[in-house]
Amino acid sequence: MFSDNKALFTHQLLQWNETQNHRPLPWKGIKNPYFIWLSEIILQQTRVEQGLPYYLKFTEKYPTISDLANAPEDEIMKMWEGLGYYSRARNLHAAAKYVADELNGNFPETYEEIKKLKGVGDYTAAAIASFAYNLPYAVVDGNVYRVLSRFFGIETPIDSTEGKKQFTILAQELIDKKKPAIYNQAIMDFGARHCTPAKPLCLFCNMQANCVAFQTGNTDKLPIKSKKKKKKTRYFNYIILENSENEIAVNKRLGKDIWLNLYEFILLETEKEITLKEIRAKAKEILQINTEQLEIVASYKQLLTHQKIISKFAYIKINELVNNKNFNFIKKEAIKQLAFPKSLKQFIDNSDIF
DNA sequence: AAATCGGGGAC
DNA sequence: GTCCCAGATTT
Repeated sequence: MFSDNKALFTHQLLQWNETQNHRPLPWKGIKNPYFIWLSEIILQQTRVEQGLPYYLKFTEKYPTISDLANAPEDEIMKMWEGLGYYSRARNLHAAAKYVADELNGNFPETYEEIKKLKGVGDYTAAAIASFAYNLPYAVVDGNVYRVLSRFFGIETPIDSTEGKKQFTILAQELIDKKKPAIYNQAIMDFGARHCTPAKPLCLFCNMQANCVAFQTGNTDKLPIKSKKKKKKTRYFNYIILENSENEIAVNKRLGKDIWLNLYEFILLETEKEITLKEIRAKAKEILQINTEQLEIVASYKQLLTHQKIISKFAYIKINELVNNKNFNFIKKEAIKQLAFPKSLKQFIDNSDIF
C-alpha cells in the first residue's frame, strides 16, 4: 500500500491525530495571522502551559497588530515580564510597527515575507505560513527532531548544521501537502503528548512496528545532541536605596547582557561572593553616602541556561535626596509598573519595603 | 560553528 | 543536579 516508510509515517501520524489527539488550545484552528504569529513567538522555547496565560493576556489587551504597534515599549516589556527571552518582546514590538507602518497593517502572506519579520526564523515562518495560509512548509521544532530521529533512527546530532539541514529536508518530504496545517499541528502534538522526551508512550503507539528507535531499543538515546552547555556563575549585589521622598533608585539595563531593557536596582556585580562589610564599603564609595545602616534583606540563586546568578539584596533608607544622574529615583508605588527580571520581581512582591 | 538569550517543570 | 521546551540572533 505504501511505497516507502515516509508515506507510511505521514499516514500513521495523521491516523494518530484523528483517533488519539485531544489537545484543545485557543490558537488551534484559527486563521488570524496576527494571533498565530503572537502565539508562535510566545511559545518559542516555552512550554504551552507557561505561555498560555501570556497569549490570553496579549490578545485581550492588543486585539489587533496596530494596538500592539502603538503600545509603549515599557508596557510591552511589563506584559512580557516573567516569560524570559526578552528579545522576543522587543522584536515583537518592532515587527508589529513594521507591519502597521510599512505594510499598512496587512500581515505578510508568503513564507519569504513572513520571515522578514524580526524574531521570525525558519520554524516560526513555516508555522505561520501553514496555519494561517495553509502553505506547505513543514515545521521543524524540538518535537519534530525527536519524532523523526526516533521513527527513522537518525543519529545525526540535531544541534549540528548537517543535522538541521537533514531534518528540514526530511520534514519537507513528509508533510501532507494537501493539509499542511493539520499535519504540522499533528506532528507537534504527537511529540508533545505521545513521543515525549522521557517515558514516551511506545506501548500505546500505533507507529511502534515501524519506529526504528522502538524496534532497536534506542528510544532513550534519540535524538542525539552534541553540544554541552557551560554555566558561569555571577554575583549580583543589589542596593535598594530609598531617599527621603520615599523614592527608590532604579536603572534600566542597557548594553549587551541579559535582561536588556528591563529594570533593576543599583547593581554591584563582583567576581566572587562578598560580605556585608564589603558591600557597605563599595556602596559608600559609589554613592558618597554613609552606609552604616545598609543591611542585607534577602539573597538567593537563580539558574539561567548559561548562567548561575547569586543575588544579594541590601536595603538602606537615607534622610536626604541624592543628586546622582546615574540613577533614576522612582516613587515606591510606581515600581510595580516597571518590568523586572523574575528574581527581582519575586523580591519586590515578597518584601515589605514595597 | 558556537555562544547567548529566561524561566519553569519533569525526573 | 540534568534535560528540554511550538528557536532566533549574534559573534
